[in-house]
Amino acid sequence: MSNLKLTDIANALKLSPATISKALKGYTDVNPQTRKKILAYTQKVGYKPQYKASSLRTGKSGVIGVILPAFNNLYFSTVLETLIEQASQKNVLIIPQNSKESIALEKKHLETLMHFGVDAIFMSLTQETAGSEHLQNLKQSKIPIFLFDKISKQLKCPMFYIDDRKAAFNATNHLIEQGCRNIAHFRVSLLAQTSIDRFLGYREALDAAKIPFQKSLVYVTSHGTVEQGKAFVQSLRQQKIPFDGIFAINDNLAIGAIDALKGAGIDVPREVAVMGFSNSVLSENVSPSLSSVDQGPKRMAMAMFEAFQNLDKAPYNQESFKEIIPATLVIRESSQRLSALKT
Amino acid sequence: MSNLKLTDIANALKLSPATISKALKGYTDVNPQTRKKILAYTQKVGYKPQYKASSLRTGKSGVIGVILPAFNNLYFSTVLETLIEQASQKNVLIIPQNSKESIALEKKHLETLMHFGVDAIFMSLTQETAGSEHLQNLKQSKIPIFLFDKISKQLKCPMFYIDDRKAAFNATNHLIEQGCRNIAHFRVSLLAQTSIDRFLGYREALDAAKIPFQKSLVYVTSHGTVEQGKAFVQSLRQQKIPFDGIFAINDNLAIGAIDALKGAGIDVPREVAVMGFSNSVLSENVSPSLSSVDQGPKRMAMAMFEAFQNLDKAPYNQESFKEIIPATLVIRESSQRLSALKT
DNA sequence: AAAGCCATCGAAAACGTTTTCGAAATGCTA
DNA sequence: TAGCATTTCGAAAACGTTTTCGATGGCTTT
Repeated sequence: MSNLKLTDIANALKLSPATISKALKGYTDVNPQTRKKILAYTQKVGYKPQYKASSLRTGKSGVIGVILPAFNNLYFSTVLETLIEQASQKNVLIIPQNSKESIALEKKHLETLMHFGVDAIFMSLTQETAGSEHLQNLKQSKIPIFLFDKISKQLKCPMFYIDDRKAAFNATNHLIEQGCRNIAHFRVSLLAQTSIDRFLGYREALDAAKIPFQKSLVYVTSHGTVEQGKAFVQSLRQQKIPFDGIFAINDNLAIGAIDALKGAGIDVPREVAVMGFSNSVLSENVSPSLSSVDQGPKRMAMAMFEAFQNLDKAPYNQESFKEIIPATLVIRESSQRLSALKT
Repeated sequence: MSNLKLTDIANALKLSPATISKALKGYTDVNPQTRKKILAYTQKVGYKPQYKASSLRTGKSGVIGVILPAFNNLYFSTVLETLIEQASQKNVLIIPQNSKESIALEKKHLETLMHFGVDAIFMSLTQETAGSEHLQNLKQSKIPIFLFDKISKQLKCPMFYIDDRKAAFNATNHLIEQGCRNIAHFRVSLLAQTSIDRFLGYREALDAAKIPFQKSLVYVTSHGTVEQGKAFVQSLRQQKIPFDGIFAINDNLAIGAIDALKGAGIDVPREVAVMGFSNSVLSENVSPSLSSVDQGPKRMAMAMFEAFQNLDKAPYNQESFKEIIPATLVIRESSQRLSALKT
């Protein structure tokens, strides 16, 4: 049912390969009668043009490459899953690659995908990439590259990202509304754009509430692990710095923090309210369940695929199209200080 | 740096495309001197043959298709991640598809991947597939298909799976060793091979310990969700059927069970010990942490890729090669009844 | 009836690579 | 020196499709 060639159908129907191909691709210069005959026959024997040959001729492969900095992460895996589903519905295939936060791997995957001849590359940068040189060459290539989530605003290509600053503002503001006044901030690499923006949102929320910014409440880490979340809480306590809220840049840091607080007999959220970021699987399963920020991975994937399909039309055909995907607060137990105080 | 063609290099070096290609592919009929020159030049300009063209000519695409019944599942996503990593190291690409437990989708993806011309398909069947007809046609196709995890023993193709029966035996036996005598079993579809095998392992362990099998302790569900895990516990309690252990076929059922037990004020593991299956992310984060069975997704992926690379050699070239991936118990809090009793 | 037009089809080139096969040149043997 | 083997290279076909362009025939128009 599979290895059929155009010439096989042509022979069987006493027609030329050219006519068969045209009938299948909707050309107008083929008699409706014969088209119907061709369609019927190809349906019956289950013929479909072979990707390899047609993509060589047309230059289009029907494949999108996706480069992610991590896979074991609900956000990215949901983006990927949604992308695969969306693409599959339009008979487009996805080739995922994992840069594992390594610039070298990112570069290698980029080259591999280009040589493969994908129709587009969707990619989220590594922490350190930022304005790295290997991305400068991208523009000369003809294949469109979409950046998402971990982006670099220095580049000129379509970008899709959440408004980290606003989301962080809302998250911090939620803690303030819950009565927190000494809100610690756990963040990562000073280079990563998301880290920067979330920090700025944190500061804006403090300013808006006229709460003075305290440098001693901000902790910077390299990787943002659960262990570091614990360590930061311990450090705060050792230094006897008072705090009644924590806004962490990711859920791991927040979960580590909760763990350390519980271990020290400090009640969450009554004594310290905690907000994470990313809304990972864990957040609803830890105890107390973790309030977090949902980054809308499905919407992200759908927005990108939509743009891919309409690359030639406005507004997507603009030099550097930008789309902001909304983020939403997911309030669970760890930040509900007011209702905890009432009970 | 990308759109270079063979003829471009040929012109630049005053050689023929044929010679360039042969130099790159290690043919012996090219002068060592000129080969060195060619290698140096192609290195410099970063030339690599274009997949589309070379795969059309050679018939090999350097791509493996992977069909999974689910993505939001640590086991499958770890298999996929490992597969992508392994393949990437050998410059092989992976195209994943999600059958979402639907036979129709499974069939569609199969056809798409075949028409694409992948070099192999790794697939894990849907619950209902079993001996479905669309798989019978697979053998006529020349492209190798590997079944893994959710397999069908009625088919003749390379298969990779864990010894579910033995793993279930060990899991049940662990509960017995912890002093359980009335062990409930929560399982899914009567068709799925894994569900059957795990049930058999459960029974064998009972037999080996001379514990009579009680039909009333076995619950069958369609999908194995957290909710159904809760419902089963409630049903057991309503019927006043005594039980001191639960062996669930997956972690969701087990987590639901724990939740219902906690809600009813029943201590886990002291009054009821619980074992799950799959070692999902949640298992170490629920409270009490869930004992489970690790199915070795990494080993699974590596075994399959290894087989793919050595398809022509023994033992992989045998009509129907089979490989059993070891599963290991991961003992956490939910089943540690003995130590819980001591304290 | 001649001229032009439209509808329908096929010949053939093209996409970029791989690989067979033969050609040319060189070295070797007798 | 003739004959033969070996080394090194290139011409050309092939993979299966798409698409341009021209050919054919029938039809309309004046």
